[in-house]
Amino acid sequence: MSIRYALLGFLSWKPFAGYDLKKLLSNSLSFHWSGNNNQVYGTLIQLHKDGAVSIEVLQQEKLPTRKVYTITERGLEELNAWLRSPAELPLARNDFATRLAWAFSLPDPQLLAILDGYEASVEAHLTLYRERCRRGEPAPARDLREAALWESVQEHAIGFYESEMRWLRELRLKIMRWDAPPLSPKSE
Amino acid sequence: MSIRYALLGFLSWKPFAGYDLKKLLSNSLSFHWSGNNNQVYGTLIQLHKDGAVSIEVLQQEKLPTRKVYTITERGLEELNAWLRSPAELPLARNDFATRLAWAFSLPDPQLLAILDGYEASVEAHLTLYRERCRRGEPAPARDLREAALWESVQEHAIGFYESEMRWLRELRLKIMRWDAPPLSPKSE
DNA sequence: AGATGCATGTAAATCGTTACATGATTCA
DNA sequence: TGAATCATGTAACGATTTACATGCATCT
Repeated sequence: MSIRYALLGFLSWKPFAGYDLKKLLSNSLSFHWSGNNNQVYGTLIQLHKDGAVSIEVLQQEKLPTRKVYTITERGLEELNAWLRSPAELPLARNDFATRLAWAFSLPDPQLLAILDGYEASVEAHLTLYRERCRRGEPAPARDLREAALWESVQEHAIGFYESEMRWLRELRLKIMRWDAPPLSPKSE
Repeated sequence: MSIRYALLGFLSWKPFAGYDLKKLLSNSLSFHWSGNNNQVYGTLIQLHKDGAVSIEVLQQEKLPTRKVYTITERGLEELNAWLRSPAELPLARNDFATRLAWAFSLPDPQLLAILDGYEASVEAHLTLYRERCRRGEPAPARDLREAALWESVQEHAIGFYESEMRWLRELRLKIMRWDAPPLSPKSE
């Protein structure tokens, strides 16, 4: 998809500086891009070269200069063209699932241990995001429809991690089911 | 995660040629990597340089030469070290959801149209994969446990796309709910 | 004194995809 | 004859991440 459209999207909401956009992207679950400067600043320069955004330089006292980017007609057209083009299928590729596939030689206790670790990190992530949703993330709500669309986008991200958690819980039960039986005779 | 471990994984099952691995990766939902030669062949060369695999060249009559790769002790150790390292969190980033977030200026009929297109492609993908599961994909089953683990991996991929479908259906209802009311008084 | 935030950028590396290139065989 | 399968590889590009670099202000 490329970060280009995520940036154009935010700029179609209102003007931002690169620094703002970087934070928006690295704090968002739904549009998460690593807190990298390279891509954000680089793509903004590219967008400007393509006439999709205009730049306004703001001198600030006691703070560094800000370059505020505003989307142009060309930029809006590009965003719109992208919206109407067919969406890419997401990939189910998943690091943990891949590990699981090759866990043949990993004894159950170790398998459960890495499951614990992974489950905890997904759970933490989910909690953090739910908290952030509750407090209200910076999100456009120019009308009720847009607010509803954003709500759906948030639900998508939450649903994604919830689905991961459900699968992990089933997996744990499965492993414990084949682990438990031999232990029942013991008492002490 | 990199394709390196996916390749090491398959080779820990049994020896394969690059061509086989390429097909396995491009046909798999769970480990899907695009049918690209560059990465597979390149990574195999890398693995060989690192002593993680050994090569056996098979001359065939009437068919091109095959280079069959076998995993070494070093390779098995590397795979095992990776298995015990913490798993990466998957990203919820989703092309369609990103489009939705910026669909402010897209009228509902067009929004429903792109939803249709996307839903159809997810559905098609899911059907195709279910079919492939039913027929039985090439998968290791050295014991019952490994077969069960692979089943879970398959369920993960299917669950991923099913979760996407559920979300899309809810989204459609949501859009139709705010679309429908104004139409009720009309009667031709 | 040292960490964190504001604000910009660059360098280097890795990861991934599409497309190109070759050449024999087999199937329609 | 033309397409598909087998089998290897390379070139070029694009996407993404990590880390480096600067400099002032504020908070602990």
